[in-house]
Amino acid sequence: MRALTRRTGVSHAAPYRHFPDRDSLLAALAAEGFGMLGAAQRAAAAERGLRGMGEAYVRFALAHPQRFRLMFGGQVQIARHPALREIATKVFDGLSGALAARLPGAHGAADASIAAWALVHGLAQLLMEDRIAPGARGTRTQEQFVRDVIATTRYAAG
Amino acid sequence: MRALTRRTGVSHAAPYRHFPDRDSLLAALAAEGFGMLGAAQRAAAAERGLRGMGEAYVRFALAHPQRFRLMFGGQVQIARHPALREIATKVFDGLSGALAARLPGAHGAADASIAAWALVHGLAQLLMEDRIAPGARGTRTQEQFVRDVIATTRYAAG
DNA sequence: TACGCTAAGTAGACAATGTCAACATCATCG
DNA sequence: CGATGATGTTGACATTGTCTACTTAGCGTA
Repeated sequence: MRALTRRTGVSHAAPYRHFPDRDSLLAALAAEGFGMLGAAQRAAAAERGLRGMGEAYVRFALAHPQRFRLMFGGQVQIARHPALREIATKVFDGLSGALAARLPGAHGAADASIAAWALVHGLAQLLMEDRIAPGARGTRTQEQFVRDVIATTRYAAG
Repeated sequence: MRALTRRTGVSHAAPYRHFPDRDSLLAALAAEGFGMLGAAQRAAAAERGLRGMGEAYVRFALAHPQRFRLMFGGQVQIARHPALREIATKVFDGLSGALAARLPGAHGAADASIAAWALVHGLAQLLMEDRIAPGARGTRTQEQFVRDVIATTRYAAG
């Protein structure tokens, strides 16, 4: 926090004119991140469909790891920041709505959309934290690897 | 850290007789967590097969959320703690080995095992951070919900 | 123009934190 | 018994998040 003010060249108490405390600042950054993620998802869905959405999700995480950690790391309690909660649920609702609309089947569609979301979310996190053994990717580029991993899964209703 | 010593009833510098610094303590806790997770995975694999492993993974995260965040939240840099890196990769290797052995197909097996892992990992995290809308679960118990979501995905080789 | 109001910034203080150095205690083993 | 090592304690230090009081800068109104 003080390091931030130093980098900004501003005095150490300046942020408190804009945010009541550190957590609120982080919550605002996280909210901004959800906005970015939502926009990326919408763009990808329009251009390249369901698979594109998954790839965009992972690409977002890898492009903004700190942001992604802030958004999902549990450091900011969403319960205490209604604005953050609102935008996060809005993005998620849009996401799972788009997923459910494009996934086959009737009864299992909602569950399948959650599974698809969890898949890309987990893949993003594992790649981001460098938890996947380098051998698994082989000679493929990261993008291609993500595409292949996503492509191995099918969803069945029921 | 000081709060920890207070709860332990010990003086504020006592931990420094056992760990060089705060990060090493956290790394040790994370390593212990990987041990627990590995044991749970092995037990579940022996008793209830592949699906059981996935459920155990999620159950572990929900039973020990702080631990899970510590292990995957990026707060501890695995690169700086070789012991942690070793046990983490060992658990993951065992995990993906067991997955690849039980998943069909030849060429895509490695990718499919990563997809399966990413699925349960993402599901665990999303549930843990309470990011899944309550309506999605419906009237099902959490365990049943996890089982159903996992059951929606199939893996195809190639 | 002058006045006052508000947003934004600054300086200084405070308690709490992670860390270090010096000192104390105590069991173990030669 | 005396030395040694592991473990714990005390006190200090720089740093951090936060609060309070004081200063500006900008802008609309009289």
